Amino acid sequence: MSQDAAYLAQLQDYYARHRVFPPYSGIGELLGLRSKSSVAALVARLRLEGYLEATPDRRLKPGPRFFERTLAESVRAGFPQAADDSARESLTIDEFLIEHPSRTVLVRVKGDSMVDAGIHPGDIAVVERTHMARPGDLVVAIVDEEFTLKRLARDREGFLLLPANPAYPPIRPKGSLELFGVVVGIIRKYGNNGTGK
Amino acid sequence: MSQDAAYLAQLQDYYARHRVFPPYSGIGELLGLRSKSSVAALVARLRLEGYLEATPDRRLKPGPRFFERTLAESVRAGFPQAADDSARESLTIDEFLIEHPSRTVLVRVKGDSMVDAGIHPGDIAVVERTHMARPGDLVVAIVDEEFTLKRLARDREGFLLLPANPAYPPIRPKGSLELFGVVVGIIRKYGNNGTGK
DNA sequence: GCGAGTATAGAACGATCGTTCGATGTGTGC
DNA sequence: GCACACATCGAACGATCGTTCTATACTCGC
Repeated sequence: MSQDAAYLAQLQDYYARHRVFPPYSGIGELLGLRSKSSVAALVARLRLEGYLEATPDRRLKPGPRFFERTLAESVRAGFPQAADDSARESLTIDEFLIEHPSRTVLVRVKGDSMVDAGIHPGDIAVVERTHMARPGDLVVAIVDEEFTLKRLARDREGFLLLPANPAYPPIRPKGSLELFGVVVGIIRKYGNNGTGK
Repeated sequence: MSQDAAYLAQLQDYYARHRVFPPYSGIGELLGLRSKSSVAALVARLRLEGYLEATPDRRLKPGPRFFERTLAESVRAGFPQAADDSARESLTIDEFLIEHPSRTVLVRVKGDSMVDAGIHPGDIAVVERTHMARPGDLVVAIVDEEFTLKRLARDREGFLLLPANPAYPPIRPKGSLELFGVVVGIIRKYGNNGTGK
């Protein structure tokens, strides 16, 4: 039933708030279902679609699709996500940003040396560890035992690191350039309550 | 006991894997405690320290400190997450950015009117639908049947929308301002293979 | 070596879990 | 209007939950 979508949304909200699922009876209360068997039927449906899973202890856990979001292009009129089922352009932000989880690290950005590239202090860089990068890539390098996020460039003298802020000079590594990884994404969270920026 | 730290780590790993807690008996198995009362004692200790909490149904849920991130700060030497076991990435990016899943929409940013705020075309805005916003917030408003991302401001004449790019003029809504939501986060993906930018 | 304090084991308890069944209600198509 | 499908209800079931209690091992300081 299409009602299921609304039920799922409530479950997702509950999970976002508590990071845990309520028991069937609790789900019933939450959703306005007075019988646990109704909940069981709902759960079975959501399970088939991959939103929920069960632990060996018969408890509920989020399924692969539980965290999916639909990406809305800025449409002309009407609201985003208008097409409920047409374009299934939905996936998890993690899946979207992180291709190789085991090699990926999150690093908080310090300093404003990359503001012109749209990277502000406090942002979180999604860094994939590697020793290969091409000129033009945003990289995290190790300079003077410090991590630094810069754009990799190359001239006739060799590699160098370019800030994206005229107030900072380019860095030309003495000796070899020690690369930590390449930046594959950026995350920024705006504090609703004055947390972040 | 100092053993607790190791127990907590195992619990965090389990939670990261399943996004849910096992029952007491399962915790016992996981940790090598043969008695549920041992688990109960451990849980009580971890609860006092704020790592765990209990739902009204007497189930476990993560406490405020459970997700304390060792989000690799730019350290002096060595690598981030150097300590193999100290680095727990137990919170997903989705959970980090999205507080109210049912009210949250992803919208791709078009145009460069917000570049000075570090928001580039192609970035994805995490938008929480609401009709309330405060001056200073980044908002998605509906102007001329188009979505537009601007900073909300207010002067003696009323609300207006400020771009973050000198090439664009401020927008003063005729009549009332139609708000779609507030921007709670930004995601950017750098295409390794020429996907994005 | 011995007592104090703590961590664990083990068993018993009522409460609550998720499952299952048949009955009731609601909607759609013929 | 009637039959069919489906969602929900309400009650019963055994299984498992978390709590609690007492008894046993361990670790110190002296």
